Order: sequence, then C-alpha cells, then structure tokens
Amino acid sequence: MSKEELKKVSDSKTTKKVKKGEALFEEGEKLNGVYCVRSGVSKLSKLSANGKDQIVKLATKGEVMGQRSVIAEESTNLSAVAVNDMDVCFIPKDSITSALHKNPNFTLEVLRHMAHDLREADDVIVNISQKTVKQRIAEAFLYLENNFGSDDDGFLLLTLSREDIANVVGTATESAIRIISEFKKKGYLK
Amino acid sequence: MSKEELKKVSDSKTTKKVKKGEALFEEGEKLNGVYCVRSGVSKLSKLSANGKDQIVKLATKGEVMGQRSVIAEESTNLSAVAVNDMDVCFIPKDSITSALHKNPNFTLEVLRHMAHDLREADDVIVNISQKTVKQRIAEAFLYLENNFGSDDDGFLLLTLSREDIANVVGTATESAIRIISEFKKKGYLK
DNA sequence: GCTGATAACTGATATTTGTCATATTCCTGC
DNA sequence: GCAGGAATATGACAAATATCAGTTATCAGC
Repeated sequence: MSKEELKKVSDSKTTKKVKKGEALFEEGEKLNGVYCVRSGVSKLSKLSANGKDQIVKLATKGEVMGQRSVIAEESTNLSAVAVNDMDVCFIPKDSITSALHKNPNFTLEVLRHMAHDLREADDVIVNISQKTVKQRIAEAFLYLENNFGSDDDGFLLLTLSREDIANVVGTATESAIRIISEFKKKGYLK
Repeated sequence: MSKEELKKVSDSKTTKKVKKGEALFEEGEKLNGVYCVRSGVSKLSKLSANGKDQIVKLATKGEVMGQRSVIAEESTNLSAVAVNDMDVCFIPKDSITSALHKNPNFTLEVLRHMAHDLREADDVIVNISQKTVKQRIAEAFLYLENNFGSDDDGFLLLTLSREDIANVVGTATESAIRIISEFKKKGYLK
C-alpha cells in the first residue's frame, strides 16, 4: 500500500481487548470490517449439526480474520473466540474495499494470501479423511510447537484444552484425552 | 475485463480434448497456465500417505483449474483427471498475470471466487470430521443431483464409480459399496 | 484453607469403519 | 458371442472411535 493508503487505514482502525473465552464474532454474523490479531490467539470454528465445534484455524499475531466475509460480502461461516487474552484491531470494511478497488497490487497480495489458505484447507481435508485420530493428534502437537513455539523446558507456549485439541483434530474429547495419556505413558510427551 | 483484454486472452488460449481417465496435470507439477472446462467433468484430487486419493472438488463446465498454483506461483497441490471425455481450454500464465496486475476489478472478481472456494473447503472439513460415512454418502448424492442434474428417469447425469464416490467422501471403497447397497435396499436409491 | 465448578481422566461397551478374502456381475475389445 | 479384466458386491473379522457413566484432579474466588 502507498503511504496515504496506509495512513487512511491506520486512522480508521480501532483497537480492542478481548478476554479469554470471549467471542470476536459468531457464525452467521455480518461483519462490517476485519480483525487483525496484535497479541494472543483466536480459534476460528464452525458449529456442526451434532453440536460440536470444528476448529478450522488458529489465528495468531499478524493474522487477519473476517476477510472472506468482507470480500465475498456475505455473513461469516465461522466464529472467532479468544483462546487467551488478546489485543486486536478492527479495520472497517470501507477502508478495505476501497483499497481493493483501487490498488491492484494490494488486491493481488490478498489474493495470494487466500490462495495459500485454500491450499492449507485442502491439506486439512486430506489429513482428516485419511489419517487416524492418533496421527492427527500427533501432528497437531507438532503444529502447535512449530507455529506457537515452546519455552526453555519444552512446554508449548500455547495452551489448549483437551476439548480444543479434540475440536482441532475432529474427534471426541475423550478420545483425545486417551491418546494424549497414551503418548505421555510412552514418553512422547510430558 | 475490457474488450481488448478479452481478445488478448482469447487469442492466447488453446483448446484440448481429454479422454476419460486421462490426467490434465498431476500433483507437484508447475503449471504455466490455467485450464477452463468447456465440457465434461474433472476430479481434483490429492494423494494421501496411505496411497488413497482424496477428491477435493469436481470441476464442471465454466470452472477453472490451476488458478491457485498460477496465482501463488507454486506447484499444484492437486491432480486433475477427467471423469468423462472433456473439452478444455488452456490459458497461459502471462495472460492471467498481466490482467491480475493491471485490472483490479478482474483481480477482485478472482478474489471473490477464491473466497467462495475457501468457504466451501471449510464446510467440507466440518462435514468430513463431524458426520458419519452414511451421512456423507447421502449428501454426496444430493450434491451430484443438484450440481450435475438427472435425466427424465431420475438417473444422475454424472456417473461416478463407487471408488470415486468413496474418494469424494473419504472412506474405503467397500464401505461406500455397502452403504449404497443399503440405500438401494431401503428404496432411497435405485 | 475451603468449595464448587470445570476440566481431566478412566472403564465398559456399542457402533462405526476398515481390511482381507472371495464371489459375482458387467463391459470392452476381439 | 465370448474371454478376460475391472468393477461391484458380500461376508467375516479386526481395529478404531464414540458414547455413557462415573471418578479424580485442578483452580479461581471467597
């Protein structure tokens, strides 16, 4: 973006604090802007017919939520809930859409980003349908370590509940607990 | 697109016939253009570690394949194989990228389209992880009827093998066969 | 320090799904 | 029309996973 464009966006944005467990937006809402994560982590999930949440993505610092809804001009298909305390900024729709109409480089960059998200989504589909729950849980831990890091003692910086892990992986909470226990017993985890 | 742009694209495109079972491109290839379906249907699939294909999308008349790869400038994550005899046209990369850089409306339209695809992918993730195989197979048939239609006797116009159905749904071929037999026995299908 | 709520855990069992083996049917190319 | 290969079908069984019920651990708030 050009300096003026950046300034315009910067002037229009507002910041907000969100506490652990609070929702930024809920499935079905119409968003009139996008949210950008400054600190903390948010889970993007979708409720299924049987009442379980499926976590589709974890958004961390620098990531944007709600673009799809704003771009496609439809209500969100996902809910965003804070996994821990967060600082987010909100950028109103107009700032985004005007940039999208005027600045092809910006639009192209957004497009590239979305192409990447789509590729990731395809990978998730294949993983979920072709791998066992055990494999998926193991991969979830690797993902958490790679993307959110661990402290000096090797403990993950991002703490998810067993239920959240189950919802990322797409399984029952008890199954997740059982497999995690097994991993601990075998010494893969502590 | 403007008339000149359209003409440019039109001049650069080539057409191709693809027979049932033939591949348009394979996972991992670098594409130097996109394919547009003029007739027939193509399955877009990804090979999993255990050797099974997962069909991520069925592309029909008017749909474009390979955009993600061209836009993100990386190799494809999917293979495209003809489900029946097809006519496709190939539009070289340059025609696309120059339009993406010059015409924001075009880029925005592509972006909207991709936003839609991404939403669909999220839905697939939730469906696969939260619904039973039986539910997914039932929904697959409804999807086939809604998107590809049926003839006067109610038979689906698009014929997929049991194996393909299993690969759409993400299950074993035998399971798909069994469930389809059950549906036939119960009179839900014929 | 206590307490109540929530999360984590465990066992027993049912259900779903995958796998392997083997028929049977269908269709294509001759 | 027929041979042979692929697709479809079915049974038996094993493995994976969900569900239900109940127990134990953890922790925030008083």
